[in-house]
Amino acid sequence: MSLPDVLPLQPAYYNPQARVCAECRVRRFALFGALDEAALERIHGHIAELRLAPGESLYRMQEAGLAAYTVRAGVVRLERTNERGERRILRLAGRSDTIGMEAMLGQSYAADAVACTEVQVCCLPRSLLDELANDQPALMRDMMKRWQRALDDADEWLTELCTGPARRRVLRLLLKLSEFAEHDGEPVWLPARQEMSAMLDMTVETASRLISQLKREGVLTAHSQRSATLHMDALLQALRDSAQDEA
Amino acid sequence: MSLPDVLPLQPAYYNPQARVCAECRVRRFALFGALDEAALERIHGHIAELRLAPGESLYRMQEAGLAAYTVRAGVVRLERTNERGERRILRLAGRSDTIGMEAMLGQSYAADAVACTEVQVCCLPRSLLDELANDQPALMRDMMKRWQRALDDADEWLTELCTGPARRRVLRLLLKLSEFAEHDGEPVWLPARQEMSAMLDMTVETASRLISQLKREGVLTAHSQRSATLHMDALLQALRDSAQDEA
DNA sequence: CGCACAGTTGAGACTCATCAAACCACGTGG
DNA sequence: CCACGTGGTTTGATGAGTCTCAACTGTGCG
Repeated sequence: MSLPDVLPLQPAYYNPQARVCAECRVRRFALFGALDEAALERIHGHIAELRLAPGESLYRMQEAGLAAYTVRAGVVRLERTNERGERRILRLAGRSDTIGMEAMLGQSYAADAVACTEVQVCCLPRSLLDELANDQPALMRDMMKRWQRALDDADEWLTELCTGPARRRVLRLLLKLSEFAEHDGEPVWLPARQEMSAMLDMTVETASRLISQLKREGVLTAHSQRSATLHMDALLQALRDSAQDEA
Repeated sequence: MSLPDVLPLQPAYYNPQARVCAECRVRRFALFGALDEAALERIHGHIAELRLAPGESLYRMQEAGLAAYTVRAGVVRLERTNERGERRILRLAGRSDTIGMEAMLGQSYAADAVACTEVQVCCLPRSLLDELANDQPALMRDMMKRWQRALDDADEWLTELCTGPARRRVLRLLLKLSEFAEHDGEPVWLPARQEMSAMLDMTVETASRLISQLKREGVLTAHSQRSATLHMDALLQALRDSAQDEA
């Protein structure tokens, strides 16, 4: 979760944040990956780092959007609560995902954004879009790719986690959680049952039953309430099996 | 479906398509709503009209994307078919929605796009994004708003049509279909039961049962297989009721 | 230690899927 | 024009999967 990477020393930066950006681990994925150091300097002051503890919220639905955020570490969930107080988790965002882009268009946020784990984000202020359009029009394309990525994620979430029997949905969720791990084999963040139920549209009891069952089957091993190791071979096999018995 | 609107006469257009754009009914919603006639002239040749019959497909998933499309009339569905041949409808696009924008970023299409009704679309070629970036950078913001709108639609689809008991999902689908009608009280396009099942993740039988039941309850009256009149007061009341019995 | 809250497990009810059959709309060919 | 076939729709009977309600267990914290 810390940023220990030491890059080769860069020329001195006038602004400390520019240095952070230059050294950022996710830089190659990030919006400014294509920028050289001089350009980074120009947009320096606009970007701020932010850290959140699990459960803290980054912004709330319908708030006036002040900034978009790129996730540098951790997992953030986007969720909505409808009139009747039912919560639905729309999707998860991990490293190098950008959320809250509606703010850049002057719109209010379309969902709540809440930290699932410890989280670090870069704050991209509302004005950034205008600055980019003036100074670095070539980056507008990167910006649009981010929108497209969010759309792809939304579509994938819908097709993977909203269809089929409960067991398969849980398995696919675990697969998705494995994408957020830093390395293979590393413990993954395990959502609370209530969160699972809001992601997969099932009850907490069903989520609990299925997770317990998968533990017994050796698909995962929990280390604490919020952390578990996935056994990918067993997980993938279980997914194949659950596809089999359709036929 | 025709374009009878007669606008005050404009100066003669060099290009017939520019005239079509200028007179387009959806112009105020559309990408070029903000352009004056001179600017329209400049991008004239890039835009082509296209008509589709119900069931015809506009593009297919993984095809190399040649163009994005703005829907001028009719309803288009975006759908995916997974490895096992199960189809899932991701969302519907109606007048003034833009689909297939991934093509403008050089990506292949992320889903199939199929006409549900008779459809008219404007074809926005892949090169348009570059042209705009050069000639009309101010329009890039409009373009991004389109991405954001697609994202909002995706989120709404997930929260409205993928949650709760089957009956409520059907009711919400009907509500959404009413948005695609030209005027209030006009017959709406009624999906085939198989399409409903792919939208709402249920079986055709369940969809059929619920639609029949709603007919008996006077929520809708079918005129033909693919067309019905919705009785909005009854529909909205039914939705309120289905919310009630949660408590 | 004991409290509060999350997770687990069980029993029964209910929704929805499955399988099967009848019905209807529509196009084709006699 | 009607008989017929095809494919979508409706309806019924049954069972699997999931929800609901309830009790119990485990975890973390004061």
